[in-house]
Amino acid sequence: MSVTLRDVALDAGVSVRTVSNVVSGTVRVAPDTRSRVEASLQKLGYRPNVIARNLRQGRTGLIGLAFPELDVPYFAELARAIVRASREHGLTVVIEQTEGREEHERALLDGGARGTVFDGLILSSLALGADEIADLAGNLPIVMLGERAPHHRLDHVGIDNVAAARVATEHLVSLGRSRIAAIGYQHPKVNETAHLRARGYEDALADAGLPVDRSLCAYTDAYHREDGAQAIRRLLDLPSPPDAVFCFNDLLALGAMRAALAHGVRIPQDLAIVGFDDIEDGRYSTPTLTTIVPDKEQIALVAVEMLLARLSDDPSKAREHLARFELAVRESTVRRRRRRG
Amino acid sequence: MSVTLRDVALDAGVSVRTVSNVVSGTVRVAPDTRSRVEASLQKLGYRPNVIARNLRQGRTGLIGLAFPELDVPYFAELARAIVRASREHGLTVVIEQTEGREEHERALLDGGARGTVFDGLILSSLALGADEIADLAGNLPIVMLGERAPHHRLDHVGIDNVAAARVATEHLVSLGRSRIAAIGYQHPKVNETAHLRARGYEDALADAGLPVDRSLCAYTDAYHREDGAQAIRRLLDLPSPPDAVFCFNDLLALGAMRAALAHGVRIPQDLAIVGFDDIEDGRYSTPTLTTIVPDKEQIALVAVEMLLARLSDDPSKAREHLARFELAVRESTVRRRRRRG
DNA sequence: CTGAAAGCGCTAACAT
DNA sequence: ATGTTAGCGCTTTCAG
Repeated sequence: MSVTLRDVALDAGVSVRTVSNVVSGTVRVAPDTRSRVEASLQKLGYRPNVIARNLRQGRTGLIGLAFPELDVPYFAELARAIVRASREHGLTVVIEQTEGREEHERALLDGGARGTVFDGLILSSLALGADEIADLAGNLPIVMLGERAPHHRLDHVGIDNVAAARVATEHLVSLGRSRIAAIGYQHPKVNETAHLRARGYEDALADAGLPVDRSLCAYTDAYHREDGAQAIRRLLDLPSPPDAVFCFNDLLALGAMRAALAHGVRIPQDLAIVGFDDIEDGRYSTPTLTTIVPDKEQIALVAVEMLLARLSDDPSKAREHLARFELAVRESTVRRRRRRG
Repeated sequence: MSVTLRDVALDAGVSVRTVSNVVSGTVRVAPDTRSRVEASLQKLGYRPNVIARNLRQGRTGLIGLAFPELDVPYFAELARAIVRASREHGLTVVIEQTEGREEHERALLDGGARGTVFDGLILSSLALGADEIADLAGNLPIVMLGERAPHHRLDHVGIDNVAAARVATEHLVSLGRSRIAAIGYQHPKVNETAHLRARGYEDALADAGLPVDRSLCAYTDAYHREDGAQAIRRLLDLPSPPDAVFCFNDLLALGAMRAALAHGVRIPQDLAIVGFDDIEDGRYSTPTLTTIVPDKEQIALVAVEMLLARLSDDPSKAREHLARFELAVRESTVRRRRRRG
């Protein structure tokens, strides 16, 4: 079938050992032997059998990357950066989609009946709690992604959600808005992100001496455009509707913006909107979306490097990395002179 | 280290063969033996070593999925569907990102010095021509995705681009528009998609008795929002600007829409816009985007099934599948009463 | 510097 | 129905 080391060895008149040495390049080989072997390698078109190598070495050279949904722009953008960073480190990425379902996350971690194909996992979890994840993972190195509180047994990279949410809310306060709503509340057990961002929001209101009006805290089932659209409609139907809204991610914000505009609301005059994630759509929407910009490149890079460290038996205790973020002020909160773009 | 078949065999007092049979479930095993083995399996927490199994079987159980960019919404949405379809067929997906670079596509196909990890590949190619791909692939089963002319040596799934582009253009004609521009022209060697969609566009104009005005055919470097924005600015600066534009994908259209609105143009009154791909953003933009809707679920499903057929040594000659498409008419071409949405 | 050979964990042919 | 064992292709220990 395909060309093996043995075939090459026979052709070059050397042992398998020598061919292996030439291919791997780790051991010194006599120049003339080397060139002879290389000629045979070339002639026969040898390609290493990755599986055999892996079996011998006990590793697959693969890392898993698990997101709830690949077509959520924030995840897609992060996936892109992670795949690129992985390639630069010689790692290949197996992609997994949990659909936010506990059974799928569980199967990923414990390998299940089908076994585990990757050496380590970068996981953006929705359904499972940190303790459960740590238990299930066993020896499998894990880097948790995304927005959750630190955990003593799991590596984690994300940003400071409370601080970021506070910055977003303070921006709305600084514009003189006083009825500032929030969209994206969820039960804390279900979604830690929501909990942290809600805290930043409420803290900022408190600091500004504004009350936290529960009727302005909109719960949503999920974080898609449609959820944002539904939430804003409910808010706009209130006796005294909000004059600003902080959405816990950009998709919610874009959905809310669309629905508000369709409702005849002017943005930002009647309603200022801030999002979170800086997905590309928000830079091209009309109006463009003010949002929290996490440094995705940095998140990706650090996640891959953390995992790499674990893979080389780094015994250090769980590490936490908080990436940079900033607020990008755009047209959904501050009216601009008409410009090209 | 980890628990092997041998460990389980020892514990249960049977041979590895028997344990293997229990695990795989392909051979009949006496009920009491089975339960004894299962107890040991459970007790020791056996997990199959996927690599060893693969080595023995000569397959990895992995398929490759290669896109130029994962964060382009059309690719992200397709990736989601393909990953899901793959899981349903017991396949795991290795994701590759070519960045549209020839060297990366080439490395994917010939395995390069690092060998190939997957059994087959679903490839959305940008840089390489079909002949080259077929040559490089050798025995590696390939399913080509996307928008290119059929090829006698490669399986392919996509939609009829000429027909779809024609439908899009005819829609604009039917609205009484007469200066219909197109955005997304590229050199045919660089991008077959562009070529096919341009043909559909020009055919439709010809059928309607409209001239193909070369000044209305806008070339772009790529297919991102920014390219669409730049192109529409050039078109709007013409002595007699277009009253409609067909963009060769939705990102171009969304970029063009944004720039046109910023330019003070009313959509659809002054300028009607049609896109291509039906990405989610276009369903929530303001105005919402009229577009060609390819059946992505079907594309994903057929692609995976075609590959699966090849993997089981299906010797049939190259197959072509054209998935359904339809035109979704939205606000960027037809003004609607204000609605909740 | 290079050859011989063990063995990674599993499946499947062969034997009973 | 189950035990024994060769061998998938590679890396690496042990000799030389």
